[in-house]
Amino acid sequence: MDNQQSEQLLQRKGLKKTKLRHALIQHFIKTQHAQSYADIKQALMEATDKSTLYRNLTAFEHAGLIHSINDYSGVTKYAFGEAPIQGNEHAHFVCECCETVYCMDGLAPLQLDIPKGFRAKRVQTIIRGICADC
Amino acid sequence: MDNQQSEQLLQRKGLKKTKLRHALIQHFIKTQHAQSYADIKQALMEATDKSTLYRNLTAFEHAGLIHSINDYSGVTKYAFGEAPIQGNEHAHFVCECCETVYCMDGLAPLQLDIPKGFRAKRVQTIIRGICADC
DNA sequence: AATTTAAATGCAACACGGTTGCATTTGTAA
DNA sequence: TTACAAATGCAACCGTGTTGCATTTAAATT
Ligand SMILES: [Mn+2]
Ligand SMILES: [Mn+2]
Ligand SMILES: [Zn+2]
Ligand SMILES: [Zn+2]
Repeated sequence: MDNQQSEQLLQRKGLKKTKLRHALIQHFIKTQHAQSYADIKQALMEATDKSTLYRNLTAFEHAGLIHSINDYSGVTKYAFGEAPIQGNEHAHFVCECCETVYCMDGLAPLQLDIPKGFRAKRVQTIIRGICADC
Repeated sequence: MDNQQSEQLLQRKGLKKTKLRHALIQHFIKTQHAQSYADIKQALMEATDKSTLYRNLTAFEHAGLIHSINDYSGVTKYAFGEAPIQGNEHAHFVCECCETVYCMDGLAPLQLDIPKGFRAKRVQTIIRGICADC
């Protein structure tokens, strides 16, 4: 009942099926929060070539299967689901205590009046604070 | 008339006066936009030891002389002025064309209702789009 | 089932941002 | 002038992310 889901997802996105990709999708499904390269590597002790993993992450992101998040720290994190653009906007909450990054769906996007000559395309909101677990 | 300013700033913040620090402040004053390590290094061809520069950047930030910004790219940028916290909030505009990062003062902070158990401390807004120069 | 082909992998090497330890130099205050 | 803490320079290191290239593998074609 687990392999079924990833099978379908990969098929629908026109991505070749490999062990790593199945494992990756399983991992994204089961973890609730955004995952860094280090997180994923640790979780998938097996089969983890750095470049392969990165290439798959970008492939997944390009296919709209995951989206990447840049919190204040220098590391990119990835979360399941499409990117927060055009109607799919959502903010990200970064816990200052446990460093966990949450996707916050259903937040009203702020309206801003930017200076003349500037054209805003998308707004990225990052909220820092203390999460419910801390 | 240029050295005067940096002299005062360093004194007020209780920071030792060095050539590099004067140059750094001059650079921050004259450039309008956020500066990455690479930007600064290129501008200050002279006297640029990597660790010294980084140590000064963090010292300046800690002293409230500059503030750091993390746009989508993995690189940290620094801009003159205090950090946008508690009443000093301001958003950052990242031009998708020229990569320039602008500090946008005077934007209304968005109000958000986050889930129960979460405590928001500060909100960081990054606007992507096309700047007035592009 | 055997063949073919494009895509995915593994590996090594690299670029770059950023940090740390330590010996030396320099600013500043006594 | 002396003395001490702070700043510098240097080298070595770590982690993220990328790239080129040879090899393997998934999946479509015969
Ligand atoms: Mn998200
Ligand atoms: Mn700013
Ligand atoms: Zn937490
Ligand atoms: Zn621009």
